[in-house]
Order: sequence, then C-alpha cells, then structure tokens
Amino acid sequence: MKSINLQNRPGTGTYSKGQERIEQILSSARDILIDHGYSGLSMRKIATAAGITIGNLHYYYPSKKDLLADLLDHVINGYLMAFGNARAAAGSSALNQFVALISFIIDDLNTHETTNFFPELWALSNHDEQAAERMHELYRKARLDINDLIATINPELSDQQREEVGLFISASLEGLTPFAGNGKPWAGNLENIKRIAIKSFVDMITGIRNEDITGVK
Amino acid sequence: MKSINLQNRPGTGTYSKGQERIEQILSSARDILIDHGYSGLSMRKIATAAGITIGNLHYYYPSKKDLLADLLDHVINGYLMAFGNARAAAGSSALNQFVALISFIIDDLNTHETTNFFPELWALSNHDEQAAERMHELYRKARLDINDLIATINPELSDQQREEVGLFISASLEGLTPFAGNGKPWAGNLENIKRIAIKSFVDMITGIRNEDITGVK
DNA sequence: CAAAAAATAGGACGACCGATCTAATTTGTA
DNA sequence: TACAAATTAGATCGGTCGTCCTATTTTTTG
Repeated sequence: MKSINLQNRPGTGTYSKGQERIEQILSSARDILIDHGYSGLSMRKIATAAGITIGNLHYYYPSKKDLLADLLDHVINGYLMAFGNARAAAGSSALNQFVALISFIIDDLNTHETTNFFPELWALSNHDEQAAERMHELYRKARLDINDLIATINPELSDQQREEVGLFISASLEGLTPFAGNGKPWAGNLENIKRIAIKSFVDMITGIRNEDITGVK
Repeated sequence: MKSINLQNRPGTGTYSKGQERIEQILSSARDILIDHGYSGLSMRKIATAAGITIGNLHYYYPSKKDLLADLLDHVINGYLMAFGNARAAAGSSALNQFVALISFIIDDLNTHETTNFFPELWALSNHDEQAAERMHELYRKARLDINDLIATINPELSDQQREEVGLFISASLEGLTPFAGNGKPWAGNLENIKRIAIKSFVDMITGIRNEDITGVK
C-alpha cells in the first residue's frame, strides 16, 4: 500500500528498512485500534506489536498525534481505493453500478475491521479535530460516487436534493454498522436488509418530487 | 431521575447525602464521557468534577467497571423515558405517532449529548461486553415502539419483515449522528433530511411486498 | 444523647503513559 | 572500503492511572 505520507523529519523512512518499519507500525496500530479501541492504543503497545522499542517508534513518529494522523490516512485510503474498485468492476448502467456499490458497502460490514474501525473513527471525530477533518474528507469523497450515480439515475434532482439524498443513503448504510456488522445481533439478516435498503434507496431516488423536500406544494 | 441501581456493598447510598453524591458522580461522569470520550474518562477526573476525592468515589464505586455500568444505565434509561414520552404525546393515528417518533429522534440529534454519547457507546460495545449488552437492550426496547407502529400501519408484514424494516429504520436514523448531529457538517440540513427520511420510511412500510425481501417471485 | 452506620479525606502502591536523550549499530553510497 | 545518514536499543523523566487502606467526620436512628 502506497498510502503513507509522513510529515516527519526529513530523512526518516528513506531506507527500505524504514519503509518496512512504517508499514509494520501502522499495521500494528490499526490492529490494536480495532481490537482494543483508542483507549487501549498506546505507543508502547504499538511498539511491542511491531517488534521494535519505544525509542525507535518515537524516531518515526515523534508524537502520538503524528502517528494517529498517519494511521487514519492509512486506513481511510484503503477504503477509498476499495470503493473505487467496487464501482469500476460493476457493469455499465448507472443503476447496476449503484446497486453494486451499495452491495459492496453492506457486504463490507461483515468484516471485523470495518465493524470496529468506523465507530472508533466517529467517536474520535467528536474530540479530535484532525480525526474529524479526515473522517469528513473520507465520506465526502465516498459520496462523490454515490451522488454521481444518483444524478444519472434521476437527472431532475437539484444539486441540493441530490446531495441530501446521497447523504441520507450514506448515513443509513453507516448506521447499520453497530447492529448488523460483524458479530452483531443482526449480522445474519444482512442479505434481507440489503434488499430492503436497495429497494428503499432506488424508490427514493426515482420517486422523489420537489414537494417532498421543500414542503411546499 | 430514579434510574440508579447500584450493585454495590449493602448500605452505600442509603442516606440522602449518598443519593445526592451518586447523582453528582453519574452526572459528572456523563459530562466527561461526552466531552472527552472514554479515553479521557478517569476516576480522578470524575471525582474532581463531582467535587469529591478519589477515596470517596471508590467508596461508591469500588471499580471503574462498576461505575461505567451504572453510568450507561443512567444515560440509557433517560433516553428510553424520553422515547416513551415522545410517542405518548403524539396524537391518535399510528401514522401520526410514527411521524412524531421519527421527528423526535431526528430533532434529538441536535443535542450535543446525543451526538457525542452514542458514538462512544457504539465504540465501547465493540470492546466491552457489558456495554454491548446494555446498548442492544436499549435499541431492542426502542424498536418495540417502532415495530408496533409499523405493524399497525401495515398489518400484512410478517414478523421477520416487520423486525427487519424496524431495524433498518432505526439504524438509518442512528447513522445520521456523525454527519448531521450537533455541530456536524449537515446539521443545517436536518429539516430537509427529516422529510426525506419520513417519506422513505413510510413508503417502505406501506409499499413493501413479500418478493422485495425474499427475492422470490 | 449515645451508638451504629454511612460518608469522607488523604496518602500510598505498583503499573503504565507519552516523551526525551544518548550511545551504539546498521544501511546506503561515493 | 570509508563516510555519512538512517536506524535502533535502552534508560530515564515527570505524570496519570486504577486500586487499596486507614483514620476521621458526618449522618441517622434507637
């Protein structure tokens, strides 16, 4: 994965060993964040999991804040690439691409990483400005695809209507995470929920009229 | 609020001063959890915010785990009571009650407490079994009202259909929290989003047919 | 009012935290 | 092969953490 962008001292990470170390560090940090939450994420645990010492970890990331920034970018960029691939691999028509994209997002809820990472990100964003900026940038980019497909399916929607519908669809999908994500009580109903979601979203996009949003007849 | 149920040593909290202390403790702990997240929630900070010493705090809550259990019950019971009131105060017809309930939940997103508490609860539930149990109990109870109204609006739905639709509606609303909650980028669009949500949910409940869920024609 | 129970303050413990510094080793290159 | 840069290990610092213990004060009740 090429998504590493250090803002550290010049020089660090230029040798191949340094690049490998950074990947090990971010991978270990991600595992700890997912398995134990941010409250369980410490520099010492990251160093131990990556097989290095605390001194060495602070050589790559002078502060925990620096590490967290890179960690969030690392994980988020992975999801953005996956989203792009999911749409690109899905047939020709906008409707097919839309259904494929929604299906991919819902199927992805089945993974332990997704189910655990995003709630941590949402909680972090309420108390950490840099986390909030990265989170909203992720979803803004993710909605670009959704909104583009909505515009093709129903070109009559205004910019605001399309963006609000896109946000509602995206938020609805994210909201499934704590209830139908991996290991959650409704994980076994995910296929039925997927059908409900797709039908609801398509009806919403195709059946919306101006009065539904403005409230003016 | 009468939602306090200590499982502590017998005797603690029997004097009126003890009851007041417990309320102060839980209120202070809630504020810290909401403002600084679980990673910023420590026994010392709670004691300081409540105006007592650490020793005294441990007299009421022998362990942080005990305090967290009571804290979650305290906040969750407050929401359950609010939900009950919202439905009870809403007219006669099932459709009106449904719209009122959805409106209340969406309006509640405007509060700082709701926007910050629930992502913490979702994240906690991934790493803390007692938090997970309390969270799922909360939503199970909240869905009882939703499912009951769905059943009245469309009696033809099977038990499974109704429960899956109710879950999807509930999850959709929760998913708005990180995006349209208090202080979030889409907070200003909440009224439009509310119209989209209500129309979508009502169409979903009234327009669903068996083939939409089973996939069999 | 006196005795019992509850509440409170404060110190102490070992553990872990993020961060800093220094010295030694490894790596890449001229 | 030297030399410089990058990498690494390890000790150390002040601080905070959850928990435990003891002595004292306050509150309630017989």
